[in-house]
Amino acid sequence: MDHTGDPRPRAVTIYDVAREAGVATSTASRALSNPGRVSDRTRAHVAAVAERLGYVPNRIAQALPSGRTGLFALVIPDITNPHHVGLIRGAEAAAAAAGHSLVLADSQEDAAIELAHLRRLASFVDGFLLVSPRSPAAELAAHLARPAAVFNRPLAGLPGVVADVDAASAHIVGHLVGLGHRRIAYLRGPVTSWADGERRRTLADHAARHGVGFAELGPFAPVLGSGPSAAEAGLGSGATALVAFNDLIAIGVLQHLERSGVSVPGRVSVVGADDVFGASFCHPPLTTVTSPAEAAGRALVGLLTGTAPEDPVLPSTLVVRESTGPTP
Amino acid sequence: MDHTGDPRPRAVTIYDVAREAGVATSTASRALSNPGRVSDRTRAHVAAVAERLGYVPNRIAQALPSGRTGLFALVIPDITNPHHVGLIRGAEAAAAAAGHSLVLADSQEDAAIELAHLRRLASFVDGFLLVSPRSPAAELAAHLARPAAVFNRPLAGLPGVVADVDAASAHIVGHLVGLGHRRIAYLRGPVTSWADGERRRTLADHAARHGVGFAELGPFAPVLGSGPSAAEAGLGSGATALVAFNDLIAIGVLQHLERSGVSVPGRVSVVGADDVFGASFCHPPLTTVTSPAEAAGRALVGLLTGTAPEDPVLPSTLVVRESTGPTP
DNA sequence: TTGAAAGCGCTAACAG
DNA sequence: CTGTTAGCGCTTTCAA
Repeated sequence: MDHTGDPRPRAVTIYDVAREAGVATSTASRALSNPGRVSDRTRAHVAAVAERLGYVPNRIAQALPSGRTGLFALVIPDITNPHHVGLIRGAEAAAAAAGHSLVLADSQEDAAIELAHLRRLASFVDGFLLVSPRSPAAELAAHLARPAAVFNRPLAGLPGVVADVDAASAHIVGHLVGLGHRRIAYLRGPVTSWADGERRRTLADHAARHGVGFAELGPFAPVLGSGPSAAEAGLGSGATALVAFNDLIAIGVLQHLERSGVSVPGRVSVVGADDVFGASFCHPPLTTVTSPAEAAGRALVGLLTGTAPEDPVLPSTLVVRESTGPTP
Repeated sequence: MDHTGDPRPRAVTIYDVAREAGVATSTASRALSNPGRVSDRTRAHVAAVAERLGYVPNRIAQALPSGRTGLFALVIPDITNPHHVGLIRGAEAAAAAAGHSLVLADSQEDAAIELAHLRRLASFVDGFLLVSPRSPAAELAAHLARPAAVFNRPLAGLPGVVADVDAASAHIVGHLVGLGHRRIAYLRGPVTSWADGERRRTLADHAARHGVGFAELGPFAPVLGSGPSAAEAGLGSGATALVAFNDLIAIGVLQHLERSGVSVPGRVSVVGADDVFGASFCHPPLTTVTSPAEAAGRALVGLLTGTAPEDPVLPSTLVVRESTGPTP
């Protein structure tokens, strides 16, 4: 049996409420959504009738004149990424608290899909939450027909929050150099990722400042499956410390190294980023840099609802675990 | 500077297109969305004008008369749960493929919030995807003003898919008994979860069939943090095998046991459910039962779009890793 | 094949 | 404080 047909039994409208209450529709409307501009008695009466009839406002109809739906679109390169889950959660909670809902749009690391989302959803949402958008800035601007807040990508004219990548790199290099490492290799992420560019730049910077060797390898897709190729490239580079674009790659590297019998951190140290679920109990537990994902999600929503976050750059902290150790 | 203000520069409407093309709005509308009922020349002309003007249909306006928004609401007890992420991904992909988008609603394991979502979003979406809904069936039915497809909870009159819990329990008990275990304890999940009820029933069933002892402990919140209390309860029960409601609890138990110096599977065996990210590399790697989450998400969407899945019960498989072993 | 006009449900002037 | 009326942008009868 198919139960997917439309069961809508001609919903009760504000006209029904108004008629039943014996007032004009505008009065009913005001009584329900703009109290104060109507007498207490009328308001109470209308409310009672609405309640009795089981009236639920049609939000589409409400949205047509106002142009506001109470919906935000969350555009993400990859829903699967555990790190993004924290951001989603924070954004959802903040949106819910503000009476909004989130429309999810996965762009699969693809700029064209990303832009298509911006276009398709524009008339439907009050704003966009752009997580590490991959499209060229010009295209983004051209397709953006709604307010937007951006995570991890400074874009002219758009508010946003970013992780403190420079601080993260400083932490990482400082930690590694302190352990005696003289050759560091960075396992790159997506070329279209702003964070990746920043990571390369600042890592190279801090490495130079400390006078240690630095190499870039990749790019690699930011998924577990990149582990083997990234690990091999890292090993081949002669570096004693591997810094991965994110934890997924790092954990993949760890798994490959363990299978290959390469000791971590005995032979090489490995550092990740994001502190995803699992980073604390992979093998060995992963040293990683992280910034508060839920806070990022909340901040994005805040930017759209008028609550600017205190600081648009989120602190980065280094979580030292067992995947890093003294140089061999 | 605040850029969150509405930048909408009076979007081009179908009236603009019609006027510019020198036809009636109805003709323009047909040309754009109901081709075939209009001459080829007119259609092409209108399309060209629309293109040139950068016309993008206002989906809210489209939705008002039709009542269809192309939005589905995905109502989940807990977005944070890694297992649900797979389902979200599958649902998003299937929805996108069908030209729909997903509105995310986290009910935080709370029936009241869940029902509030159903009410708030009803007029906005074409249907609901209910993931393990926690509310009483009667309330659910009363609040559901739209078609719905349900995951992991058989509900009269509503289509849905469920994991094959009985098969999962059979696998688990068979595996454990084969290893010599005679006393099994189940670490319960949320009391409002249908899956939990099924798990209890079928586990008890299969244990009885094999003539082995069975105990129920809990309930425990389905999160990592329940590990310590669940582990202690399990240890105290005298069971040699602990079967957790889900992997989060199981991994939490594993962590607590490791910290407490209790050998797994030397002293007790541990089984989880869902095979979440991390289950393969926690310590020791977790034996767990799982069913295809992405497929579940796709199936739910299929139920709403008219593509009924071949089989409404998803296969359960047992992934044997190192957290289970011979009885001490 | 095309045009004119009504209406989806609600809000917001504008009067009274 | 309350009622009348005009749209929001689009689709869809109903005529022509």
